[in-house]
Amino acid sequence: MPEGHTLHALAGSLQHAFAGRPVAVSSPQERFTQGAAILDGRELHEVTAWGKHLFAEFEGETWLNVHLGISGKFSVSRHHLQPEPDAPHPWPPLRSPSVRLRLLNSEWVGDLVGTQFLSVLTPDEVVAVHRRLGPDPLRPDADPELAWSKLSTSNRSIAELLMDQSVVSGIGNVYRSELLYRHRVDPFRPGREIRRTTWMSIWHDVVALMPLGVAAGQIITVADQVEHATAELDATGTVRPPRRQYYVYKRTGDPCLVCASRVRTTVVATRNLFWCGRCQRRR
DNA sequence: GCAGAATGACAAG
DNA sequence: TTGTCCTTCTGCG
Repeated sequence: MPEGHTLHALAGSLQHAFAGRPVAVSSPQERFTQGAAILDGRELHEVTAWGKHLFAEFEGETWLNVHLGISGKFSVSRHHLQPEPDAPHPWPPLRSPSVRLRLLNSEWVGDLVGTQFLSVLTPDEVVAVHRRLGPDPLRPDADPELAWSKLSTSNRSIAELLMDQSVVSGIGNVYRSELLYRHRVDPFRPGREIRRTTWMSIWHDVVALMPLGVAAGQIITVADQVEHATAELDATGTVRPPRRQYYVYKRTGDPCLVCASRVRTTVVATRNLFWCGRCQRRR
């Protein structure tokens, strides 16, 4: 269920399981066997995420680029099979018949299921994908000014702009609604009418929120859960996922947690937007 | 801009 | 069985 936090968590587990060693890469599906063959047996150097894209750098300046789409999953788990004497790697059974790509070493297996966005790239092509993406709040080098320069000159609504991956990357439908609520911003306000201080506080907020999502494997936006998870992350480096709770996301018709007026919904940028008409009234 | 497709988990009926 | 979806690309008017 992929917004940016999912991809960064995944990059971390792939890095942990596979980096620094050669990886057996294979695909049972004909349309991906060629790409898999290119990567097969190379050492994996580093796995990173940018927004909702995953990049795995293999030796020989060859990159795997994955986008999970709406329903993709990349499961990483330990296996306990011993290598056959005449084969370099064991072959744990496929859990799903629709595995697109499998990464394997002597300890770990990673199965990618359910996405059509899967490609092997050259360094130049990787740069080209990066250039299409706006700053990612989870990357230390991210520059909110790049987003501001697009946002502050646009007539499109802030709700639409937050979902545009070339403006900011990594924010999806849940973070969009929840961020706008947290900052009491009218979702239909055009980008050019958003105050700079408002944008900067949204940015700093999402920079603080998304690491909680990475650590918990779940989007956390409600104040007391945020407070608790932040303390837990600081103290232990991990976050146990709390009960799923949102301010407005998927709460159509339910009372706003602050003012009790009913949460509303409508489609913006092809996705359901949720907001409180009273708390997020234009000021 | 808008529908449709790709694609799989899960909930609702 | 059908509908929904934490996504994005293509193709049409």
